[in-house]
Amino acid sequence: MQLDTIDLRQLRVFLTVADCRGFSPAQAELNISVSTISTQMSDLETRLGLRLCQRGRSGFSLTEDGERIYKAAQTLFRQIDGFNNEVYDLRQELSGKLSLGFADNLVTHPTSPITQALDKLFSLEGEIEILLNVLSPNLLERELLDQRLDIIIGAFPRHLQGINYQPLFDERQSLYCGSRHPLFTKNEKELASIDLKEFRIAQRGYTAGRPHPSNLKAASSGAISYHMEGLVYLVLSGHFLAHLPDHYAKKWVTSGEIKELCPHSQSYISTFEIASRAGTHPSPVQRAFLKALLSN
Amino acid sequence: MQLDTIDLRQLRVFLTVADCRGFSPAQAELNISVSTISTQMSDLETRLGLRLCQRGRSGFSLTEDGERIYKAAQTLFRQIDGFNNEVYDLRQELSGKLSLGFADNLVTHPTSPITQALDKLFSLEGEIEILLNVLSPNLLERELLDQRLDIIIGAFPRHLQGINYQPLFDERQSLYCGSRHPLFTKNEKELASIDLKEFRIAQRGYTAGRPHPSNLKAASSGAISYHMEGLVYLVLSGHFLAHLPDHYAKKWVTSGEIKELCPHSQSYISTFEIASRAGTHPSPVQRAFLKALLSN
DNA sequence: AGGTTACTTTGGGAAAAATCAAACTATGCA
DNA sequence: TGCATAGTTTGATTTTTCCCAAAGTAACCT
Repeated sequence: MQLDTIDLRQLRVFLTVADCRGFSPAQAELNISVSTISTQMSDLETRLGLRLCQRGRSGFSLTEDGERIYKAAQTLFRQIDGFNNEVYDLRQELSGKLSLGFADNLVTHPTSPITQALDKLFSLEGEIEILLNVLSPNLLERELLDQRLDIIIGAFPRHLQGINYQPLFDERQSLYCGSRHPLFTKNEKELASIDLKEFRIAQRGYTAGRPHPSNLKAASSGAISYHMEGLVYLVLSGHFLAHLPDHYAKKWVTSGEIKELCPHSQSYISTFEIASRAGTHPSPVQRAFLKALLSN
Repeated sequence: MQLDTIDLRQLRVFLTVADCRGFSPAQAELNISVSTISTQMSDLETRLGLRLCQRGRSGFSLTEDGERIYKAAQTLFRQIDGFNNEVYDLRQELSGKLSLGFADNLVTHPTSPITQALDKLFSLEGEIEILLNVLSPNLLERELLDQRLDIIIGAFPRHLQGINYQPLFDERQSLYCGSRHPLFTKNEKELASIDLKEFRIAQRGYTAGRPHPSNLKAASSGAISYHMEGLVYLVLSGHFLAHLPDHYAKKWVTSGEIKELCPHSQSYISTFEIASRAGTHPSPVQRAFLKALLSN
């Protein structure tokens, strides 16, 4: 039971099995017979001295240990990718893996340079493999620091140590109101004399502890959604107000289902930034993507 | 030339060869014939697409690429140790590697709990492998942050983000003067009327930019030594004053070669701390060592 | 020139590993 | 009870890896 000679192949088999949630489904993915998978798995389990998953006719599930090993193995492979990136760098080749993380609902942004940057990147010579994730801002930062992501794009009101931020583009967010809401029919004059704090506000879930960029602070407890889409449901219900990116809200505005409240006092601009780990040498692919993004 | 299937054994061969500075010397270390080493090395070089070292009758040296790969491979193996530590943790076994870093000249400290803590650690059940380094404080912190060390002990006047510090013990440092120095023969009263700033002070090299813990600030440019031992040379020369830990200076004081100046005004206490990375889960061995140290 | 050192190349053998088919087991479901 | 599903075990085969000895090469040394 020598752990120094980790068998990377067996770990990879395990990861695939865990992803496919079973031996039989993993068979196709791995291109090996189910008996081989079985042998490899039990061999790995013996080496590690841990049972990694529960399998059989009763269904497939990772054990608690399995979950931890799954994460640790993923980290390990990411670190191996890091080694390979170093090699590609020395070879002056534009190859390697790049893990990107974006805040959600950036695709609809009209002036976002992301699509063009990806286009530029793939037009370059080299074997580039992209892993794309869409996560909430605080998760983005955590995953970046944990080396699970290489480059992230989002709005990061609070800058963390160990991360380099560079402004990329702006997004206007405004306060929206659904057609069933009592304020929907009020005109601008009427609204000016109304205290918006009296109404329930729906907010993004990950803004915990941060002051809201607008000067609006809801008095009554509102609602929280971890996804932009959830906010829209809440606004459409007619019971909540919420800040939404203008480009994102546009389609419901056009259809008359929601409208913007107090454009002058309640709108704000949030700056989207591109961020990468400080301290570590970026791989050639990382450098190329950053360059493509910022040269617009 | 598939890089995804890194051959860890070949990387290990390379590391040993680099450490031994040659194929033939590595033969004994690796317990394989020189022909095997040669094959492995050229195979690795082909895979990586890089020449790693210059060898032959003309002597051995790593190429520039080789240096980089050497470092990257070391990092990779450290990360693999991290994976193994996770496994040991899950198995609830007290096994794994522990990289310690100490400030220099701690061995002579009379009340340092390090020796006992190591004793305790090795008295426990489990396969523990220790890597011990003695470095300057700022290097200690850097290596800790770079994951090359797990636990460090030293005096860290400036606390860095991302590191957890806990006080461990105190050390009294005083200003010392060599027997050839003009101040050596002065008594306490005479010294009280003398401005010490007029004399040249030798300082530790890594204190760059930090205010000296004593209130003494040398006017004339002094001398810098990166090692405690160097300070002693400078003091013994009779041209410099320097702060030294009392326990360290003791033997020269006893032999009459140096003496303490102004014990009341020029001494200060520096606190030695134990520090570990914040954020990451400590391995069982790390936890055991910390516990052994702090339970004294 | 000839010896020595330090590595490379070649060829081959032994051990380890990866793989599969087929038979087997265990469990849920009808 | 019996069928179907999901994985295990076994034994054999193929493939890969690992390694060495011996002969070869290249550079330095005297």
